[in-house]
Order: sequence, then structure tokens, then C-alpha cells
Amino acid sequence: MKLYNTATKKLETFKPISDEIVKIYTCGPTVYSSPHIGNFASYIYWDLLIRTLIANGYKVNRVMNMTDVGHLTSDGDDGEDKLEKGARKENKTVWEVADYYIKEFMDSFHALNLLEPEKICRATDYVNEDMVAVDMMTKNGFTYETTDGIYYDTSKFTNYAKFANLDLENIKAGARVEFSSEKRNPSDFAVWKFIQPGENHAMRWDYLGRPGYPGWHLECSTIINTELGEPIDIHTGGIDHIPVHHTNEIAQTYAISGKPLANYWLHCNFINIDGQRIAKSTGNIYTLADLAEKGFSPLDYKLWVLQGHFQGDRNFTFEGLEAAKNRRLGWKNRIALELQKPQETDGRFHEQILEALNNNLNSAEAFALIDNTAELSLGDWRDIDSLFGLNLIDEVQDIPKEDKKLIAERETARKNKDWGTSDLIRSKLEEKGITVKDTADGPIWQYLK
RNA sequence: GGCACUGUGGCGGAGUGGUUACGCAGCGGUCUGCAAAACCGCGUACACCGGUUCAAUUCCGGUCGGUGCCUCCA
Repeated sequence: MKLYNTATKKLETFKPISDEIVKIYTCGPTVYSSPHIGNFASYIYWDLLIRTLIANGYKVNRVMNMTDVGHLTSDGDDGEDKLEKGARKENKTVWEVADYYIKEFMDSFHALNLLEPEKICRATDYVNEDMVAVDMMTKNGFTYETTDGIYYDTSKFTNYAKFANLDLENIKAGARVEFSSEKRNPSDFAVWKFIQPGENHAMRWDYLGRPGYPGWHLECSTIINTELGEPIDIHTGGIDHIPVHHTNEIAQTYAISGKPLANYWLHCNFINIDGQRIAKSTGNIYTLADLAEKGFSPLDYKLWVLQGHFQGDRNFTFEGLEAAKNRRLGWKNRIALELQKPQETDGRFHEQILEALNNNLNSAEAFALIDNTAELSLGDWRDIDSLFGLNLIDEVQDIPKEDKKLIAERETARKNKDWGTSDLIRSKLEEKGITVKDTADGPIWQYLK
């Protein structure tokens, strides 16, 4: 199994630390608003990763976090917490906001038929561990205190710039944000923030005798340390996380334990919509609910995502989604055809398709194999479902007896050249979403949508 | 400005130093009572300019474009 490793910028053969179990961490969502389809693209890619590992015989222990604390809003840079803002807007407490969006996220997660991580961790459940982590970093000489928090001194970690190949001098020159004068280096970041007197921050914990909350990057290091133990095998995330979030995670973990964080780093590229990046200002944010309104199932979207590659620059259009939907319908009808065959044949398709996936998760090539292979057995389709989680077989059921009876009646009418009755029965079936097709070997039924 | 990713036919999207995937849409045919499905066939794409090579979409160099990150973000 070969994977592109961001840390080495090379395609590498995957070797787990232990033969028993593969340790994986996925950066999860910040739960303060409804995620858009771009957010879910990453979880779809990582679902393929997990399923491919399992198909290769690995056991997976995967942890994902839910960020329910401590991140600043983008607009205004007013230091307001995203959850605080969302709570005020919706007249809820921060905890209610987090609960609401965690549930919404997980509902979508299941609608996409994504395998649930072995453990899902809320950042707020690890604040005590965060404090211990800050203690460790301080003890090891990596932090300093300012008026607004405890900061990580990035100059103490000589390899800080290595992971993302950062040019620290130029970051300084080109950065759009004003640096706190108390920071020793522009790339230094807060591992703990103090709540200033008069500042309204509902989530607060006492540490060093004053109220505060953990820094933006700390939870991932802490959760990995607590739940998996570093180094882990694979760390996944979005491409945007490379220069700051993951760089800082690595730095923190080094300061805490002196160990590397992960052996393989997988980063997925972003999808665009109609050639533009997804942004509120361009108004091109779609959620899974928006797609459903237009008649697309979450699994149509999943198929669309899997037609491409996690590192590729994707462009989402509804025309493209329509194509994916039709392809999925075509596959379902192939399965329907198998159901109507007298007996099941067995293929050796599994290995071929796995070979494609083992080449850096090339699902697009795997799909081409599916289309190029004329006859796939139900067993093959079951394998396909387990590799991609598209629920193809589950959505294809044998039609009811009464419909079969109708098809038989129509055959009789056709033999009697009673075209009126024959067409009437056909349109009756079409109202139920299936159509009858006359082949040399007799009639077959297919799904219309 | 820096660091990355990316540029393939109408749309989406793999891949390869020479035989030009795959899906959707389109067109033609076989078949059919009519259909549809199925099957067969068609469209000769790889941003641009150089270089290497017997041969480049594929390698190298440059140019131009798109996107991301550098502030939270998948």
C-alpha cells in the first residue's frame, strides 16, 4: 500500500509501527456552524483510507476530535470565540451550540455512510490533560508568559520550519496580522490563553490561579498523547493545516514528550465550486441538505468525491454531481440485473480493485475497473460496497411479488399483441419507480432513479 | 512577498515516454410492436514556449493561468 506522505513529499510504502493495529488521528470539525460539502470531502477521503486499510487486513484504531472550544472568529479579529459568537446569535449557551452541531455533524457523517472512528473526543473533555501538557512544555523550557497567555517559543524547536518548509523571515514580512509586541518570534503561538478582567468568555478553566482556556492547537497534541500515544501511524487533515496547525502540533508534542507525532501525514486538497473557492462572500456554500433539496443523495455526493483524488484540485458543479448520480444509478441497475439472474457467479474482482486503491487511494481508477468489467457478481458488488461505502446493495431490493406479477401479465399481453394493456402496465410500474425492458431473454426491470 | 498544490476533449476526471482510461452528456447503428436497456461504433484532449529523445500529454527548463495557506477553516 502506497501513500503520499506530506512529511517527506514522497509516495511511500506504508509500514505500520505495529502489525497488530494502525493508529490514526483525524482532525475533526469545529462545531459552531453547519458544515458545507467541502468539509465533508475530507472525511470521505479518509473513509476510503480506513476502508482500504481494513481491506488490506489491518486493524484500525482511529481517533477524531471535535473542537468545541477556544478558536477565534475570522471576521474582525476581535478575539471573539466562534462558539461564543454562535451562541449569542442563536440565543443559546456555548455548550448547547456545540451539542447541536456535533449531532448535526454526526448525522451527516452517518448519511454519508462513513465509518465511525473508534473514539471521538471533545476538546473540552481534555482540558485537565491540556494543563498537564502546558506544565510539561514549561518544565522543558519551551514556553514563556505574556499578559494574555502562555506562548510557545518556536525558536526553541530547531525543526519548527521543517515540516511545512516555512520561510520564517518571509512569514514575518508578508503576514497580514499584527504581532503582539510581547511575542518573541512571529511564529510563536498561544498554548494557553488568559481571560482578561471584564472579558466575557463562558468556557473557562482555572489554571495558574486565573481563568483561561486552552490554545488553538493544543487539543490535538493532548488527545493523541492521551488516547493513542505518539508516534501514531497516520495523521490526516486538510491542506490548510500544514503550515500552522500541524506544524504547531508537532512542535507541542516534541516539547511535551520529545517524540515525533506521526509517521505518515495525509493532506487533502480543497474542492472549489464553479471554479471558485467556497466562501460565504461568494455565496457558494452548499450543505448536504441543499443537495438533498435538489434531489441528490449524500451518497451521490460521496461518489462524486471518490471519482477524484484527495490531493487533486477539485471543481464541484451540479452538472458533475448529476453525472455521479447517473453513474450510481447505472451501478444499482447492474446489481438489479444480477438479482434477476438465475444464479450467482463468483469473481476475483476484489484484488484488482484493491490494487488500484493501494496506489495512493486511486478510487477513480478503481471505478474505471468497475465500468470496464462487464460482469460483476453480487459478491463483487458486496466488496465494492465495503470498499467505498456507497450502500449500493442496500438500496437495491428485489421488487415485490405483485410487481413481478404485473410484469408477467404484461408478457402475456405482449404475446397477444395487446399493446394497449402492455403499455398501460409499463406506465403503472413506472409510477412505482421501475421500468420494464424487453430483451431477447425476456423482460427485465430497472430503476428509473 | 513566501510556502505549497494545480492546469487533460462539452462537463467531471485517471493515467502513461510510443498502443490516447473511465463516467455523464451528445451522435450513429443493431435490436424492439413502440420504447428503453444492453451491445457495437464515433468525436482523435492533454495551457503556452523551448530543450532532451528515434518518439513527450507524460522527463527537464521557462512563461502564463487557477487554488490554498501564511488569521479560524477540510
